[in-house]
Amino acid sequence: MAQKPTIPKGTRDFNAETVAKRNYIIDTIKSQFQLYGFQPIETPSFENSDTLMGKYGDEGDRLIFKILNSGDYLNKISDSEYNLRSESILTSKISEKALRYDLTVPFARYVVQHQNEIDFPFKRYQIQPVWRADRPQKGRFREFYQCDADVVGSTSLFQEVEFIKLYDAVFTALNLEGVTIKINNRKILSGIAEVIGAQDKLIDFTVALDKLDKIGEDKVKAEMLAKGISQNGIDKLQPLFSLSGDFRNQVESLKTILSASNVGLKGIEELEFIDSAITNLGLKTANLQLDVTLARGLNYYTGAIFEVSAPEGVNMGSIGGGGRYDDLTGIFGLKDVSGVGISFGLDRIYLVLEELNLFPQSVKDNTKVLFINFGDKAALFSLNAISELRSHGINAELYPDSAKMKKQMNYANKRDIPYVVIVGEDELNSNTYALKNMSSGEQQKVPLEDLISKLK
RNA sequence: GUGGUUGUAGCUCAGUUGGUUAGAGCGCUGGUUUGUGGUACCAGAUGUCGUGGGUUCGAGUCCCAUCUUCCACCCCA
Repeated sequence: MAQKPTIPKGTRDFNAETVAKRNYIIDTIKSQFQLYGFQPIETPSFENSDTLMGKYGDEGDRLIFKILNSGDYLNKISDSEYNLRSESILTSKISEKALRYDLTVPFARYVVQHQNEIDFPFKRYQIQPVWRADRPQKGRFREFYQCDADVVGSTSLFQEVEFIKLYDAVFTALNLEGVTIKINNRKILSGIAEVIGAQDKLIDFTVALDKLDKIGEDKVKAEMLAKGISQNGIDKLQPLFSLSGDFRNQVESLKTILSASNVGLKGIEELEFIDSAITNLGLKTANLQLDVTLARGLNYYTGAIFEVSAPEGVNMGSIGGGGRYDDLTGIFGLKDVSGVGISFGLDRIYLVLEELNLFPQSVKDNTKVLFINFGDKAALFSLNAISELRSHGINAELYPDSAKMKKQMNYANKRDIPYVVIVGEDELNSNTYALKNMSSGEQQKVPLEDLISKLK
């Protein structure tokens, strides 16, 4: 056969139904973003490599899609450089642009670049695709959408509170009840690292701790030991592994563990503030849960960190995450602009809603009425009526060919079009329309006004 | 990046120790029905067996490579 075309690994085509469902999620998120006062911006699909490189750690750099320079990109390479066969040197020479890896770093670049036009605190949202050169898996793609909302230019903890409310509002609007919003604070993690004498191994420490619910206490300890954290330090962690009770109880235990760390105590203070505000305001359907093991890989977070997991029983990684970053724009030369933001993983939310069958019937509504085609004269008559219906906001269309009735009916059936209008000799003469309800099979001849009112 | 897994009709899949012309169900097209769909009955079409190489008299089946799928790591939405 002629070689069938394919799409690249980790990418997807979306059919009409999928797009409708995705739009439903996007529209829901968007309207909540706007209710909370966020304004939309968009940034380019690709950025200069040096804007992105080094912002996500070594692992992140590896996963950034690099764009080959145009033209004779080998021209500038000297023989000696070429013969070094060094990936990093060569890459920087032949690739100066890269596809965006997330929306946060481009946003930071945007803020710095447009700082004089922006009114702070700046609340923006952004819904665009991002790309990662990752190996695909369940819920992991190489092209996927992120829906981000961030505020920069305010250190108020009420922003964190607002974001938790926003998560709750979005998932409630999507009828996805019972999601868990896990919260932690980077300062607490720093404090713990300090207490066990592993400040310099903060990243290794948090990455290992993050795996607790997945690989268990013993393996976490083993990994920490392997990363060079002392046995003595690990022993001090013991109370951490046996944290229990509600938010308040856990916080009290943490206070004991962190009594010697100022940073740690500051983190606890922040958590308490957020928790008491949320307790006061209440959440509709989500649960807020303190999770000391929550780490999140991105190293720019400095305060609160969030992660949202799907309701129990759904096997899916996190469907959203975010946190406070005190110095994100610092890397682009703008100091002292604190930001906090959250992200929704559209593609994963889609999979969860699909699994739980939570898409409303209405997202599938397409054409409301199909006019059967019985030749040019009737078709023209029908098109007049169709124009009229459309002006009343009714989705209507004419079957384009004067094909066999059965074929036309079948078409309406396949596309789940709920009504069919038949216009033939009789109807033309009496200036009426035979309106047929496809699910009940009922049919009646009505004038145009009735057609409009019945289909509305 | 590491380890495993998958690919046969539009879809879901069967295909024996290598052996003639590669099958099923669903779907599709047409008909039973010249203005009535979803059910029923009848008839029909569709494949370089993911791609490239190799072994063999002979490969869907064995070997190698490559792409793809899914999964576990790493990391992450």
